Amino acid sequence: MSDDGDVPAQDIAARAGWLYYVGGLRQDQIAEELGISRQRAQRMVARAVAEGLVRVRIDHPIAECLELERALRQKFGLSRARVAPRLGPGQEALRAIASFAAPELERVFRDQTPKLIALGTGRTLRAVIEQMPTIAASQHKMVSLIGNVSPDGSASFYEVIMRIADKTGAPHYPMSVPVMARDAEEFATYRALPHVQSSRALAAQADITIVGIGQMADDAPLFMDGFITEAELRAVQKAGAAGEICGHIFDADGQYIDHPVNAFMVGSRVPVNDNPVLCIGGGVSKIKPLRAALRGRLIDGLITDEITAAELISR
Amino acid sequence: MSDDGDVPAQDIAARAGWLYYVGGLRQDQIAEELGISRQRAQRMVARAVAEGLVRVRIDHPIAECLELERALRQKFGLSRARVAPRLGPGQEALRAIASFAAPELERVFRDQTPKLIALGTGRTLRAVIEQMPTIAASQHKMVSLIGNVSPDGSASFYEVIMRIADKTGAPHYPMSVPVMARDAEEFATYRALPHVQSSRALAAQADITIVGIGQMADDAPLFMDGFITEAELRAVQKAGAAGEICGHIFDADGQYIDHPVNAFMVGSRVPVNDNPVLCIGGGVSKIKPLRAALRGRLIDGLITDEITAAELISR
DNA sequence: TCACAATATGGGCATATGCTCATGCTGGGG
DNA sequence: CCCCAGCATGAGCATATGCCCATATTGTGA
Repeated sequence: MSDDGDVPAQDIAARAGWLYYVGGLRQDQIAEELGISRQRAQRMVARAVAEGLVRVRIDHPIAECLELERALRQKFGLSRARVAPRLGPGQEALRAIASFAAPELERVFRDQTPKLIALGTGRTLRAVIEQMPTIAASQHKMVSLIGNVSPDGSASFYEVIMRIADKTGAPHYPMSVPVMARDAEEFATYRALPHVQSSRALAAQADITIVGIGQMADDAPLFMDGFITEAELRAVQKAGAAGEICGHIFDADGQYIDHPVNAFMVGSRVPVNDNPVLCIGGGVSKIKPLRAALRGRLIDGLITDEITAAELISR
Repeated sequence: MSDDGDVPAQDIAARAGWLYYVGGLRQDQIAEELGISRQRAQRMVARAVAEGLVRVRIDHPIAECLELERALRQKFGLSRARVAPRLGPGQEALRAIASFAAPELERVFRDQTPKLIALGTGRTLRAVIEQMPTIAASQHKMVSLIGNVSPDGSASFYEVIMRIADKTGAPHYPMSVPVMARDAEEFATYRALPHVQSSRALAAQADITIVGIGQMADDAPLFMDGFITEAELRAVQKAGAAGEICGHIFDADGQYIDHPVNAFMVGSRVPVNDNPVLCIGGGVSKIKPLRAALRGRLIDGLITDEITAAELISR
């Protein structure tokens, strides 16, 4: 996915990016240096950016964001809060969060002392992983909190643990089983599977748990991705669904709702054993679920964006 | 030094840099977003770069550099070698090395397990530190290998340990004594000082030792900075001086030369107790000293640039 | 309070950059 | 062996960027 393409060309791209961003050369200088046309130099620089070879980080604590972090910690009793500066009105919050959270996650993996890291799934986590560089971190172990098979039998597209394993080389324990069972019997079967039991047991000992969060409006990812039917969605909405973490649906108070669809998720509910849970997510659609999760103390760490943070604080 | 200036303006600069490099907005969009003129937006972006708020890293192992690293390790029995891509003919090797070495050094400090880090001094190390972000790393301790007082009594300008302490908050033990004594008596006095003894004892236990390297041509830094006289320089040159590490001068075989100026350096000689020594340096002037240090196995790790590496390999 | 110095600001322009398009090249299938 | 598809290349152009300069603003000392 990220390692396809022409390797020597990528080499040139990396070099062009280095010369442009680190060296501060102009594109015609790069062209001369690398013995290519000015045109190609520009394409190579663009490619380096597009392929994520160029990693930009802003090394300055912007006052407003710091203040929001402090306020989040205080208001919701979080042990950890990070706030990404906003990227302008037209921009997805996801972009800001991904670029911002990646170095945070990187820090976790850079730690030399072996850690057991439990992971959720979803678009947000995927986007964050995408922004992470390749780092050797085989001292850590990773376990998935949630199954990796879609209702249609295909591999869940927003699987995270395999991707991060590609980047870190850490031993990993995906939960190779459907995300949810269709009935009580299937549920019992899945839960009884040895590798499911061991995954869940492992997750219960995690040093850190990292999850995304989903909304439960009419375009809830749980519904859009086919995990629950429209009827089920309506039903849980009626039951007060405000959001979900790892597919487990909770109400506005952060209490997991008592409903069949919520009973058949094979994966674990956070927090597991009071292990610290770090949630990554932001954007208008996630405000409601976040507020609920925070109220119910489902999470004790949050990485979000400035606008979402301000919203969470204000009301 | 790096934390002076108008703070709210720096805030805007950081935000502008974020929007420009991470958000990919154009300067007029940034201007609108931040409610400033297009002009000011451009100045703020430039400032963010100038003040080092924007940190760019190229996340791709360029094949030639990897190959040079492998070759260096093999040819000189190094345990660690990193090669920075060249920045074009007109550019200082220092720029390339500093940008490249900073993340490497950052890794050392990110490590959670407490380490004792022994540090040399010099322009190169200073430049590397300058490129490092601020990171809390109070778990580590740092000790200086070399005195911090110039012959004229002023603080040595290329002191490193204080700078890095500013960035990491790590407890540090500078060697508060002149770099070198003028005679045997002074030397004995300095060496006998309790804090010098304890610094040297600490350095002897370092988990990692990080040093620069100096050349001994007519513009040797040891001479330019007034540590040795022109007559002394001539003398050691005649005695075969090929380079110096922490002021200790060695010949082309990496053997410390037997000469009075070399006897009065208060600091330690590497390697101390066979502790691993990482040397950072490159550029044409450093090829001779590096070749000597490598031949004498004074160092067992090297961070340099592509051109220097190629030169070291070729002959 | 005024005058002056230092710095910040925006207009205007030279140019570096990015994009589009027409053309060339390479590689696979008929 | 030829033809076509797909991608890479360089020319040309629209524009985003960076820089210089004249003016405004802020801060400072008499």
